[in-house]
Amino acid sequence: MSDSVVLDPVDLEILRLLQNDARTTYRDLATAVGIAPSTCLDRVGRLRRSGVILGHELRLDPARLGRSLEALLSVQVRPHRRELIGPFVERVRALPESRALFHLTGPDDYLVHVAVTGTADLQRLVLDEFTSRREVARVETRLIFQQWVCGPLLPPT
Amino acid sequence: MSDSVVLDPVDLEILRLLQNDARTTYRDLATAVGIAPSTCLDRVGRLRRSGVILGHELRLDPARLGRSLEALLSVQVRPHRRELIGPFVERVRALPESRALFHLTGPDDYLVHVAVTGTADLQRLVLDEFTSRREVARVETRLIFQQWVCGPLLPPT
DNA sequence: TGTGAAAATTTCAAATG
DNA sequence: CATTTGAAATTTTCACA
Repeated sequence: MSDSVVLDPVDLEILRLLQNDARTTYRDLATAVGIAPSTCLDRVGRLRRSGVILGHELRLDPARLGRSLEALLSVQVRPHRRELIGPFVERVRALPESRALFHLTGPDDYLVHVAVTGTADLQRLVLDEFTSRREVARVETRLIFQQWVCGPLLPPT
Repeated sequence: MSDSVVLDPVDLEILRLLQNDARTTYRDLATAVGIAPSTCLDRVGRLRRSGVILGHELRLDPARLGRSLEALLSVQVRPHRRELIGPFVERVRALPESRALFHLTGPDDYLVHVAVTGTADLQRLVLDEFTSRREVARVETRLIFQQWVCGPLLPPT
């Protein structure tokens, strides 16, 4: 289920191109990698079915949607048992402010990436959705000054 | 440049649908929100030009690409001056292992999300690309057990 | 994997309210 | 002036070589 997949140079080149713009047409893709459009269709379909391609996503600007403040919350959940962390994860995932959630090693069990309208909204979020919870032992808030999405996630050619 | 944009309910519904699948056709989008496909084209174009839509991205599974270990590195850059942090940011962004980079408030200046092939690769990355640097005062590594991408980033309806 | 043709979609100019 | 119509251009998709 989580096995690495065999990818030939053509597959890699296709992924590289699609990472720059997921809307690149099969026709353009085909001419770029030197195969027929139908073969491209085939390959991309295979990459999707094999799980290498998880999905086509729209990247939105939170600031333009009124969420101009982003932050990372480090959260300790105690006791750290399945009965408690399952519901905790689900609640956090369901929050409209949540962008991403990580379960980590180390003293802080979870890291939550949130986007809010401002500091008041952030305070409300921390107090009402985190520290007020019995299982949340500690929350540490760090604001995000700036963030960068890094280049194509691809194995070296 | 970073102003919030006026979005009517139709725009929001379009964004909501495209967040679930960025490849939804204008035709399907149109029937779903109750307008003509050409108007959809127009609206999506406007959303792109206004900066709400930053791009169409492919989401890949790092594990299937041979990067089955992910981690977060907290990094202190000292002294924290522009002459040093500029090049630091650029170097980190250029690493093939980097997935995302955050500049944060708090004692740890940067958080780097990396995807590597295994612990040996992670050790090499930390030692050769971070702690060996004069400006890097401290690196704290936390492994990612599990991560979740959270639901559509959208203002409440 | 490629070819070629059919189906579907995108795109645009002109028309509409 | 945003929206729709309708038709042309392009792209996707599929059967078959």
